[in-house]
Amino acid sequence: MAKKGRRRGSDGEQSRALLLSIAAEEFAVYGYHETKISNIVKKAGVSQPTFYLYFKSKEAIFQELVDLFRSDLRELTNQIRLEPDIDEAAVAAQIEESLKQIFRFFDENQNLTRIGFYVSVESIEIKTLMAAQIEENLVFEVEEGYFRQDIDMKIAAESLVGVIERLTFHQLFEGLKRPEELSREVVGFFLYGMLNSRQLTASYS
Amino acid sequence: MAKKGRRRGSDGEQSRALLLSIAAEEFAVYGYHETKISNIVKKAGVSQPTFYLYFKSKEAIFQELVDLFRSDLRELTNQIRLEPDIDEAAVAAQIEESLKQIFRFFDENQNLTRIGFYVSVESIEIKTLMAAQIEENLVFEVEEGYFRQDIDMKIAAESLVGVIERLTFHQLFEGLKRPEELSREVVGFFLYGMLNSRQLTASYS
Amino acid sequence: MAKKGRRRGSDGEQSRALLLSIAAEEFAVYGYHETKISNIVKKAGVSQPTFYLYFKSKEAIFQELVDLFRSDLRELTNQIRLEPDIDEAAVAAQIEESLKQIFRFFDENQNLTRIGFYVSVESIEIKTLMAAQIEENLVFEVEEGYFRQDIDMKIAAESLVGVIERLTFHQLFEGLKRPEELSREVVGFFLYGMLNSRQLTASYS
Amino acid sequence: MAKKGRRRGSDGEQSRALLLSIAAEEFAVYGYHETKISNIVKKAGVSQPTFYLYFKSKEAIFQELVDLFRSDLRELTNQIRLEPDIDEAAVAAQIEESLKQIFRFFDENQNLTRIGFYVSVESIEIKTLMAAQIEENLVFEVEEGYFRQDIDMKIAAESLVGVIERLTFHQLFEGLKRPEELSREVVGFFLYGMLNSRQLTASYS
DNA sequence: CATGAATGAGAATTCATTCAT
DNA sequence: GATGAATGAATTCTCATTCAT
Repeated sequence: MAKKGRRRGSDGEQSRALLLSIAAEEFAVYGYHETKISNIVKKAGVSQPTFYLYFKSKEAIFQELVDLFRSDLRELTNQIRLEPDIDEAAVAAQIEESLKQIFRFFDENQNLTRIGFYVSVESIEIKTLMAAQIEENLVFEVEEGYFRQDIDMKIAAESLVGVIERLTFHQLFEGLKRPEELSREVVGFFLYGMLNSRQLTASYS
Repeated sequence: MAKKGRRRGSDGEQSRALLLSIAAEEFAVYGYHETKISNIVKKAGVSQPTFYLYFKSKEAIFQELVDLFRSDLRELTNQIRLEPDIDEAAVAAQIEESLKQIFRFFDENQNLTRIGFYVSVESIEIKTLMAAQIEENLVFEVEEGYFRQDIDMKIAAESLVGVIERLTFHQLFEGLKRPEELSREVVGFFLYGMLNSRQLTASYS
Repeated sequence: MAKKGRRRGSDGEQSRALLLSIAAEEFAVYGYHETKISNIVKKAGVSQPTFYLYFKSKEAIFQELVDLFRSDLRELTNQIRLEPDIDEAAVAAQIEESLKQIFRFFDENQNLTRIGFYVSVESIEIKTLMAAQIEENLVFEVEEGYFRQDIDMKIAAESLVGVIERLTFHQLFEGLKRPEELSREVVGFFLYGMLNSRQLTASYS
Repeated sequence: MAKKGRRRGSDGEQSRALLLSIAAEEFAVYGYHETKISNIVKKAGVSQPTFYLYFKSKEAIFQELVDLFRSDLRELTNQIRLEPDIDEAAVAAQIEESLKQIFRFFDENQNLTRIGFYVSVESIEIKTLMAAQIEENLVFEVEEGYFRQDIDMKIAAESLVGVIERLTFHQLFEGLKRPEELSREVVGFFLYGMLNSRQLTASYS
């Protein structure tokens, strides 16, 4: 794991990583205030000053985790771009694939996700950012004519984020559904709606 | 409203209500830990012992607020039952109406909503409960044949809750949309999906 | 001692004053860093939170003492103005009287003096201020023609402050000399110098 | 200078000297407690253990600096002896020369002077010692009949130290006056006093 | 000669809560 | 019904110092 091949940093890097990982778990489970530095170091098997050797403060290590989540998430959502010129069926498949990746990322980073989506003060901001990125994609699709034009894409994007968050916490994290299942179902009714029939579309709007 | 047995209901009840209201605001804005009793009483213009005259502890007053939200919300979602034997167009209208009521309730109880949905540890549980109630309704609709049968209604219900939460916090509370608008739009794509065309339904699934 | 005749503040004011007084002694004896809040409260017979009931921080109570000394000293040196139109013998007597008052003030406020002149970071600033006020007085005398004109009054004033400080700490505080004695001697050689010559010696004394 | 028995005197001595010099500056500027070993070694470009290779403790290096100042000062004041059998004008000149040397020494050793006169707990003791040495000289002069006999030489010596200290810190170190100027002025009014009268003024200068 | 890593021992500060009136 | 005064119990953070290499 030692990032630097150099002589130095071998052991220290390890301690730091350990502390960071334990802290992530603690923050995720107990929240910011109920997480005690004394607990983290106890679990890491180091003394309290050691903690401050690697992190400036409790606030700092927390922020580092939040930032890590934020940037990883941004990177992920950024790379999810629908490729143009594909047919509609492919659009669905592609969206599904994107969702799957997102759910997987959350699944593999449960602690970080909990921190970034729940515990942190920036949670709202982070979700907003995610929604903005999704919206960008959606708007693009609208231009391509894939989506209905009477839907406010801001709302749609926000909604999708809401859906993702909720399912992540209550289905994915609780082990009720796997990423593939969730993405498939979400695409299912997000694209086609819940109604059984189609002719009514007209009656609404 | 007089919960306490005191017949007087004059000054005491007033102080209690005032404290409760200020506490709601503080918890909503600052969260549990950043909310200080000392601050609440200062804003209420009473002394700290007075606080403990009416509430057993910080935890207790917080819990009271959470419980209040929880029961009010339950009551609200409970009363939202689709009436049977209506045609499809009416179903949409009815759902829209229900959503509107929910958004309105949140709008009129912002502090409580923030507490119950965000601040409290039970937030997940509360949302789960709400999802369960919604699911019940949906399942009923499915039986009536209104909705597609290939959708997991648990997922759908959870998703709806996710959507509601997100839009509540980021559209409603920020003053970007009104309850009527939100409910209309949500119904729009929840029922009919986002796709522009319909024939593809087959290609998917 | 209760400043406010009101019902409130009776006991609290007392605790505050006690803490302040003990703190003064501690700071004077041990300096800023070696003085521990835990020690102050122990000596005052109160708990540590009680300290923070009356003082924002260790820094704050220290500053309060420094400020107290500074303003008291300023007031004292301010009121020391030589009256014009007096003859030389009277000038000497007047200066002696002023010095006596200053020495007395220091003697009666040993702790504060130690803090303001020794412990505080502002000690240099405080002495400079004192020198400036003394200089003002001296310059006035020069104009009246009492003093030699070839002396830099800034230097003279600074010197006088240096003398006062030194004698205060090493003669007065050690109980070797009393204010009257010190002021008399200081005037003696400050005005007439140390050289033996001089018939004028007689004019003084 | 090589205090350590090490014959090499190469790198080790260099590190030691560097640390000592940096420490002097830090202690002079920040005082004992605000000076951090971590800071010293950072500025010296060595590790903390290296510091402890050369100095037993923070206290030890500080003491070393204080002792250095103390002995250098003692040496200096010791060598300042008025030669007997000189006339008055020569006495003044000689004293002036002595003062100049003292001011120069302080000027060239600002950090050490600050430490010995201000920062150290022994500052009072050091000044007292200096005063005692000066007193010795003065008493000698008195016996020779140069000085007035009605002055307490203890007081005079202490005063002179007070003056020197004050002017050193507030005139010399602030670059307002040079050693020559200060010594001249101090002699001026220390010997002849501040009063205007006096034909003797002429005899000086 | 030198250091990366680690720590023992403490110090200030905060806050919910209670006692006596 | 109300409060001024006080506190127990934590908790974060700092820093001189050392061990193993």
